[in-house]
This record gives sequence, structure tokens and C-alpha cells, in this order.
Amino acid sequence: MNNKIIEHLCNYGVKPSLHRIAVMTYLMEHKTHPTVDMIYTDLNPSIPTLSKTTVYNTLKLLVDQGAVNSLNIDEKNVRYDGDIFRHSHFRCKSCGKIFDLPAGSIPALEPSLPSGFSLVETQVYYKGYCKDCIPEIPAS
Amino acid sequence: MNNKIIEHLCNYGVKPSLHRIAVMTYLMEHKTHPTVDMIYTDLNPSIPTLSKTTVYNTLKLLVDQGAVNSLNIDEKNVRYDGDIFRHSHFRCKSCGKIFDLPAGSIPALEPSLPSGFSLVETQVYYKGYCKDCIPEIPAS
DNA sequence: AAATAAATTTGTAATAATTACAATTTTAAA
DNA sequence: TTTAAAATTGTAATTATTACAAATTTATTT
Repeated sequence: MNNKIIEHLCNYGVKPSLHRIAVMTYLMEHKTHPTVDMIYTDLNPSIPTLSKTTVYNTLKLLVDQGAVNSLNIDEKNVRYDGDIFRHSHFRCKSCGKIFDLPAGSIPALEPSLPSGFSLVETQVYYKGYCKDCIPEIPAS
Repeated sequence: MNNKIIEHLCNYGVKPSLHRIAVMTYLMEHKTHPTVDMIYTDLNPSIPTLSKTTVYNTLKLLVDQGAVNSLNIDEKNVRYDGDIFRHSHFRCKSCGKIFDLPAGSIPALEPSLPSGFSLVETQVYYKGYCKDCIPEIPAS
């Protein structure tokens, strides 16, 4: 069952060390768009030899190689997403949870960039209130 | 000429103090999507009594009241935009400059949110290389 | 105008995310 | 087995942001 993960890492030119497999597996199994800290805190008990710096290093590598996406939908921390299929995200302004939205919510057409510009990536972030938090919209 | 600014602040329920006028004016005149630090560094010489905390406070107030937009297009710092007309942004991955794009590059349709969700804002960030930086795409 | 209250601003200290980096450990190659 | 390369660690440094109490400014009331 690790094979899938190892293959994925190799496909993106990442040599599959134990820690890298652990982080990648975590991201595959937890579709919560976790922060560095969440990943570290959750993995550390079972992998006591894991340091937070390694989590940072590993995520940087995975993102650089395109095996993982990073999101700036949360002003405080970078969020990581092991799902690199084209989709977008919704973040609840009250509880902070991040939800996946289908690819349909991404602009279909390329933006009209000034001539000579080249587009590499498009990020679409939706924010609002999720089902559980709607009643408690903060007083203005 | 300050009248425009004062009126704008009042329209958004911000009492126009000297510092607030200065920050708002700066954002109106500098379409560079500056950071807190840029604003503070540029204004401080002419307004020596201005503190960085006040710039933070003021921007928080302006954003909360809807008189200014904040962007998370830059992983490092929050960027501020005095232009609240609907438009989107492109950030050059090499030089870091942020360019305005017309509103047309924003998804026209509401995303298909899960039922019971309410949408408050949509952020669209494009990233790539600007005209001046295209030749120097980093080696992979 | 003086006294009082409210709002604004300041400056410093605390918090927290991230990066730098040298030392150590692990893995691969000769 | 020795040597070299890669991966990981742990600590320290950096940096953006927030907390907060004190000081200042502005508005209100007497």
C-alpha cells in the first residue's frame, strides 16, 4: 500500500525516504489541508525521530517538485494539499475549515495577461461561512 | 484634494484622522500593492510621529470597514490594495511585482457550494513571469 | 475655558511561523 | 571498508504580526 505513495514520489523526482513517505502518506490520507504544525504534531508520536525542520524541508521539496500543492488561503499559516488534481477551495471564516470545490469553480479562460507575460499557476480562494457556522455570522 | 480621501473614509465609516488619511492617500497614489513595511518606511520620513503599530491598526480598520482590500498573493507578507473595484492580480514569481488584471479574469459564476454554505468573498491570484523576467525562468 | 470622557496613537514586549546553518546520522558508491 | 553524498536534526536567528498598557490627542460636558 506504500507502493502507490513511493511511485507518486518517484514520478515527481522525489527520492522516497521514510520521512518523505510518511509526510506524503499523511497528506494523502488527511484531506484537511493541514499546516506544518498539524502534520508534525500528528506524525511525531509514531515517528519520534521526526523533526519539525524535516517536515518543513520535506514539504518544500514536495511543493517544488509539484507532488504537493501549497495554499495561501489561510492568512496565518501555509496549508498543504496532497491532491494535485485541478480544484479550488472554500474556507469558512468562522471555524477555519477548508473544503474542496470541484474544478468547475476555476476560471475557464486564461486571463487576458499583458503581452509577454506567462502564466504558471492560478489560485482561486472562496471564503464565507460553512453550514455549521452560518447562524453565527459575527456582528458588524 | 484631500477631500476625496476624507469622503472615501467617511463613506466606509472610518473617522478621518491624520494618519488614516495619510495611509489611505498612500494606497490611492501607490498602486504597487504595498506591504505594511513599505507604507511605514515611505510615510515615516514625512510623518515622523507615525508608528508601525499605527500602520497595522489603521490597515486592519480600513480592511474591516471595506475601504481597502488585503491580498494574500505573496506568501511572505500581506499586501494592501486601495482599489476596491472588482479586479484580480498577477504576481511575477521572479521579481515579485504585482499587476492588476481586469475583472474579466474572475470566475463569472458562483461556485457550486455545498448546500447551506454562504459565499462572502472570492480571491483569484495568478502567478507566473512578467515581461521583464520571462528570459530568466529558473532552472528546474 | 476647564474638566472629563472617549478615541487614537505609541512603544515595547510577546507570539509564532519560517529559515539558516552547522553538526550528525543515514544511505549510496567506490 | 572507506569515502562521498544525501538526508535529517536541533538550535539559533529572522521576521511578520499581535497584545497591551501608557501617553497623547480629540471630542464632550459643565
